[in-house]
Amino acid sequence: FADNRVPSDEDQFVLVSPDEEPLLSDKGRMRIDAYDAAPISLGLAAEQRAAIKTLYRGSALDMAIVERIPSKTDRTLGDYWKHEPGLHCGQGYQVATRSKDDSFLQGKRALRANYSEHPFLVLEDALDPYRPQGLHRPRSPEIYQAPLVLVREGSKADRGEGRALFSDCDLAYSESYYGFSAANHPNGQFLCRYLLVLIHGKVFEYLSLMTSAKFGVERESLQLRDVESLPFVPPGKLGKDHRAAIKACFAKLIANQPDWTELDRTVAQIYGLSERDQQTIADTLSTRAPFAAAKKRAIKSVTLKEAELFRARLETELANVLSASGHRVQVSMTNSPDRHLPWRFLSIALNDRPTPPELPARWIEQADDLAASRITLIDAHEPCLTVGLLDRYRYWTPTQARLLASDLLWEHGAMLEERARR
DNA sequence: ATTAATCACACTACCAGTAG
DNA sequence: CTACTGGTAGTGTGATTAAT
Repeated sequence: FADNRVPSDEDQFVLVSPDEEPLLSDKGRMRIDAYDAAPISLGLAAEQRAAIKTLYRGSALDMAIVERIPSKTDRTLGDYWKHEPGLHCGQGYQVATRSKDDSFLQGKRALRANYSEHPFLVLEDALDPYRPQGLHRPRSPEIYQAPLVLVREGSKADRGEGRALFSDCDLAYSESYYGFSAANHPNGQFLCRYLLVLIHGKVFEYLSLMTSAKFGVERESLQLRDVESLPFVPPGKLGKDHRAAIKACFAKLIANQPDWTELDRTVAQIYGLSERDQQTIADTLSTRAPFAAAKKRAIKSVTLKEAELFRARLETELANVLSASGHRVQVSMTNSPDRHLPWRFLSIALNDRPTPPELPARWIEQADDLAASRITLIDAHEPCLTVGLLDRYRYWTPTQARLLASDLLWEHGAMLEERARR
């Protein structure tokens, strides 16, 4: 028998999050391999509350980015909006029992949850006036005053359909919106524009996916705390260029001609994210978001072009490290010995050594039994490796190439260099 | 083989209960 | 009091089956 005892911070448990694999699911099987299992120490889980969610939806690279995004500022959107005078925020009203007085909403326009006149802007003329009939939770009157940004509780896969609305007129809105009012703030107009741009950037969706307790777990909607926990660089700390870029992005949104590339670049600069970080964010969103399009993309087989991009990226990443000790690296796509295998193979060789012509068939049978998503075969003598990756796009993004490179260097780098020297 | 009809599932909005 | 959780009804959508 075992005794229970209180674990220490260093004790670990293993987080297993199997990926969707329709071919196996249909047969009632599940793929759980070493790459789906992440050891997590209790200390980490306690200190970084979103760590488990981040690793469930992302990778070690995502952990690093999520940790780094807040470093440009010392406060969140919620901190700023609650403490700065003249700003108010909160969830919209709840109808339910209609037991409380809501006459203060008289005269404002009523915004319904299914409003769709414009994805980013509230058109006053399209709305009927609000008729007070009592409310269960009317909320405080300040949160309904223009200028307003209303973040939708639920968001569509396509951000072109709008994640938040900007309004120049007072509105009565329901709990389907999280409202941010800047009615009594001297810089209110700019604040609301800035917020609308931030909400539509990839960074916000990414952070929601990596840290929200609701979005990407329970259902595809947000909690108020997800919006409020967005790291916020106060307008005073933005450079002139950033302010101009924000205004330009806002104008394009209002014209319903959003320039997503420019908007994402602007937001990334505000948070100080590098090109690599942006690539990782884009890859994670495109393969791990909870929307149908991303799920489909994740399990699609790779095209020749994607495979070539992956090969080139892997070669560059390996060379970055190995060239320091004077070695050359070649990565090439290898023809699979059997077309029916679910993997595609890459071989990695140092200093023009020949790569093994054939893969030993028995290895592959064994790997199939083990249901592995990645197989690594080491040559008996030469400084060569062959890696098989499941033919699913989720394993073939540029970010996955970086992860594979660092895994290979960590596990086999020393062996490769040692053999190459002989 | 193509189109129409049906079914099953997924999603959204809404209501209500609860912890703190 | 606020925000989160959980349940449900209504609606939209995709997949499958039936009919042409």
